[in-house]
Amino acid sequence: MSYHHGNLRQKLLERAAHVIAEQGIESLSLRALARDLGVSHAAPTRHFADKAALLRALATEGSDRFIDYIMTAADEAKDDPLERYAAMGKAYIRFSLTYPAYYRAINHPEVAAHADRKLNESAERRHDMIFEAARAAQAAGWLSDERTEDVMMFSIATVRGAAASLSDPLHGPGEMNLEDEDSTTDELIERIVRLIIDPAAPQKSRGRNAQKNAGTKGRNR
Amino acid sequence: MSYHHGNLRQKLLERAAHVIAEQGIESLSLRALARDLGVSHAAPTRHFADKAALLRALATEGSDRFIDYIMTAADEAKDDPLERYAAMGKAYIRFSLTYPAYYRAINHPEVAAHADRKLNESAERRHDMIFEAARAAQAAGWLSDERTEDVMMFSIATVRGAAASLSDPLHGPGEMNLEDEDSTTDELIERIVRLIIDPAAPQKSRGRNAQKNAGTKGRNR
DNA sequence: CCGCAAAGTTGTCATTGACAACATTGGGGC
DNA sequence: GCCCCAATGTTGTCAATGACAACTTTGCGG
Repeated sequence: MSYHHGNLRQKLLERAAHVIAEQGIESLSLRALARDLGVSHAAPTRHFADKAALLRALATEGSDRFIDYIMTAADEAKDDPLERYAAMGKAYIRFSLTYPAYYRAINHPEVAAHADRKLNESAERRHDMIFEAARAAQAAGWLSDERTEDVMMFSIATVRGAAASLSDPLHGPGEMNLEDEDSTTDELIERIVRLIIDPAAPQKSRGRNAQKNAGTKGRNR
Repeated sequence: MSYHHGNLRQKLLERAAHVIAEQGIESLSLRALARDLGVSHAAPTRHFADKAALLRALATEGSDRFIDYIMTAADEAKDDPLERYAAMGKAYIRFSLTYPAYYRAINHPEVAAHADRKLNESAERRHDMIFEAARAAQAAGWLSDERTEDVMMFSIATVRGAAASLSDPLHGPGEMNLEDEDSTTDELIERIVRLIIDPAAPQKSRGRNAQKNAGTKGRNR
């Protein structure tokens, strides 16, 4: 009864996520994980062939949740395509802060280098999801003269960079004054995404109704 | 004569940069570096107390070159502040592709965690350089109603995300169709930065003169 | 009820970062 | 001109880690 752990695989993933969130992916050690869970140093091998396999599993799980998270946020938004796209952008950044371990696993070079079919398929679903949303926003008039690939590259780059700037303790004191004075993270995300979507939108009404008429004003030509 | 290597410190940095560019920071090993240079495994200790110290040195050197690189690009641009800011954005992305080892070292979490005074000062100079350029662009009318912190966060996030998307082999097949058909990397950078700066700029004339009138048209309110 | 496969264990090896103790060399002070 | 010593490089060692091999325990299904 104490020999078979039962659900070691799941526990390993959970503990790994915890460690990654606390100390980063570099500090992850299979042996330390085993110690934390009170099993022998080689036990993880039964569930993950090597470190890359564990990270790949975490990334795959994370990528799927990422899709759900963003689709949920999109569906909760008004059905104006531009507002929907903005909601997805905000969700993208929020996911990276809410599930840092998933997000880091997804974006870790080592993981991408050892991707398998499932992970690649999930990545492709993510891509298609964003591509379709971008295309819909363009069809509604936003940046409609640009190539969709460029619009998507631009949007993803910005939210990705914002996620990086927000999560890394990185860039020491001075590089990025987050959370200054009276601005919460949510407000900052709101403003950043607004700059992607619609820099000319009226500042005063940028709450839930800010984009009510989006598609007929703002960044259109 | 063969005992004292002479300029081992410099050789170590160069070789480290090479390895990082080829195989990423994770694969960097002090012992492998020593082997490559034909010295004993402990020789690097004389120049860098530990791995973090080597990366810190690389990051500091890189940060200084980063500043020079961007300032040079800025000074070569027309003196319209917006065009200057765009030139800096493009230089930012190009630097990440031209000197991937420097760029990765600068942005590595482990490095930021062990920063010293020199590195922090260089990071601060980078920050100030960009901040001033953003402020000048705003003074010329671009996004002049936004907080400079937000404008800067937005700009940096986008170029940073673009750099990440362009350099990582990451996000397997399908996530990001770089270099499709007839588009070079330089053109892609051009289009991305144009989307930051001036989404309404005329598409036809986006060569060297594209932003000739920037600041009086385009993204202004 | 028992055998076999899943799951866990102990043991070992090569690699690595870090450190200590020792060796070599060349340049500056005398 | 010589010698000392500080800078630089070397050998040796240790603990941690990932990976692998060989063995053990357990419980489930025929």
